[in-house]
Amino acid sequence: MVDFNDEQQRKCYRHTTSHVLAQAVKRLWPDTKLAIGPAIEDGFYYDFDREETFTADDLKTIEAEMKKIVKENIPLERFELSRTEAIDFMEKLGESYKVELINDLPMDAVISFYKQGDFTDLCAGPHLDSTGEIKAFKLTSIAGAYWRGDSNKKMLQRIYGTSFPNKDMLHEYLEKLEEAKKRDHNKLGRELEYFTTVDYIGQGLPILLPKGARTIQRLQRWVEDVEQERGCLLTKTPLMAKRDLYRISGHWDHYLDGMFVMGDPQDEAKECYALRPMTCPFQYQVYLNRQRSYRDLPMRLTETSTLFRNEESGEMHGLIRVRQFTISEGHYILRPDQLEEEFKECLELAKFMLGAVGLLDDCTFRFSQWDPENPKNKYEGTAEQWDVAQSAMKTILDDLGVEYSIGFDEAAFYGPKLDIQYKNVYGKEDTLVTIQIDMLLAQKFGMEYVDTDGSKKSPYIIHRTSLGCYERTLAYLLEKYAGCLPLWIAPEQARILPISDAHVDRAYEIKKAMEKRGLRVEVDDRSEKIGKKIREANLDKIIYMLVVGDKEVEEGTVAVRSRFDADLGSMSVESISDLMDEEVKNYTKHV
RNA sequence: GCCAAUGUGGCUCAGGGGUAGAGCAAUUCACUCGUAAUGAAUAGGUCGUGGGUUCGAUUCCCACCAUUGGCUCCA
Repeated sequence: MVDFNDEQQRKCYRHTTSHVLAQAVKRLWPDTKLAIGPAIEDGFYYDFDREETFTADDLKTIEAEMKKIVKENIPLERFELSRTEAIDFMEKLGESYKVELINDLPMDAVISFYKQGDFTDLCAGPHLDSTGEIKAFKLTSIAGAYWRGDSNKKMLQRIYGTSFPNKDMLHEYLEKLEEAKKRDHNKLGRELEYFTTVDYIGQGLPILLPKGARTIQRLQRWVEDVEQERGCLLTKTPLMAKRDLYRISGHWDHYLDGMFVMGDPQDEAKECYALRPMTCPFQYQVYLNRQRSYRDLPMRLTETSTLFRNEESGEMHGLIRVRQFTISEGHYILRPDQLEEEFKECLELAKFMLGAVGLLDDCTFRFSQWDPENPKNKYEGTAEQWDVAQSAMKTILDDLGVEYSIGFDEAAFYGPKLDIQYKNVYGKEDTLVTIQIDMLLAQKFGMEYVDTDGSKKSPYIIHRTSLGCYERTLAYLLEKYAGCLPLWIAPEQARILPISDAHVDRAYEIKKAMEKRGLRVEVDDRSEKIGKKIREANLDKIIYMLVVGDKEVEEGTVAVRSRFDADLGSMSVESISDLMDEEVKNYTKHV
């Protein structure tokens, strides 16, 4: 039996399922060419090259054929061929992608195949012994995918699927997926009126509605306050600049495609401006404003910084991938001997903030490194500079005991990064927070400090975010809390529900009193029954519902109903305000 | 940008070559109500936009725009 808790066995099981998928496709459409078909985190996929496109109906046909193959209980047989035999074998089958794969294998590689009846695939394995061992599977979607992940190469058709050792587990997984989709911020955020988009404003340019704006305002004020308490200096720098600035920073060479440019970038005779895609070169001007001494360092510059990036049209996603966004930006300018301490400070700050909003536990850490051979000439600087920066970061991360994965070729063009990653409800991962070491840009901008011995030195720079991008963070918060944000960042913390019109005046008195204490409170003053008001407050994900009727008016109280604890009984306005204050102070979370 | 799917009143969706329906929401009126939907009535859509085919298009075709899931790229 397959032990599905064991990653190797799970992958093996699903990998074999992908072979069954390929066999089914080859039986149905023999002209289809095979590319690759690995197991992935929650299932598997197989990439095909076929003239006609696969339709949703085709998936059903393929599933039916797969069921047959499983029923036939075909044994999988492994065999090896020499390189020339292997190429010859695949060429005869017309599998040009497989030939390319074999050609790219190292000379000393063992070239193995797995044969199941009328189907043979190039594969390192391992595999199940027989197709009959597959008990439950489902094809989930069709997508385009470039051959070898290269956008210059042909786009193939990828079929995604998943498989499990029994039907119950499959159903459970599919149901979990459905449940997760209900938390999709892109749906919830629109329904609950956190944000919206308008066709004629443009892709990736969401409008934050009052609720979204309020939560983000709350977060921004908090971030700015916490950062200033920790010795950061808030700046406000321009949102655009002449191309001259980006030439110095390197953005013009490395990032032009991602920038919104005003004017003709090729026309040197005329002025050309661009919206900023990053804050770095602007904030450096703060440092450069006068001569700096070693005593000034570290200088921790922060900014609630709006950025513009001309993402390609297919890449936008709700509030997670947008073209205009605001990040909790920071550039720490420091002496080399301060690198470790300041990096640690950045990481602690990010962890504190992610912890306060409740996202930290679901984060993973990625050490993003450069690829010295990157064909697109993505990186600046010398191999020596990169080695210094990367080994410094490695030492720091290891000293701090950070558990991280390596992100090869994921570095910024100016240095390595520690990326704090988060997954959305579909399992897609994006960067929430990033902390980067930069030993290049200071020199480009002529940033120096006068050291103890009177000599001029070049500082190091840490680029970092603390809470990351506010839009993206809001998206993840909506997904994490299924639309019901923790009290301290909830746009509406309490709703007062008068029993009848006679209690509305008192309701507004209470609202005023609570607002004086900094609480965000609304009144449902419609002439509706209390049951309806409660229902709708619940649908609006309101945490505290304060009911006011004759009894409460008389006693000067409110009847408190909590979304999480139901009826809390009558209490004074002061008591409920104290209780809420306490929750706000403690960043209390209900999940 | 690439591959695919989708686009019908505020929302969820039905329909289909002869200019459109349901539920919820909205509005008005009545009810003034004690912890998850009071009732009745009314209004609301050139069926994403622009072309084409047709006697006639929301329905068929093309282009564009937007949304969704992938790929590539990235916070």
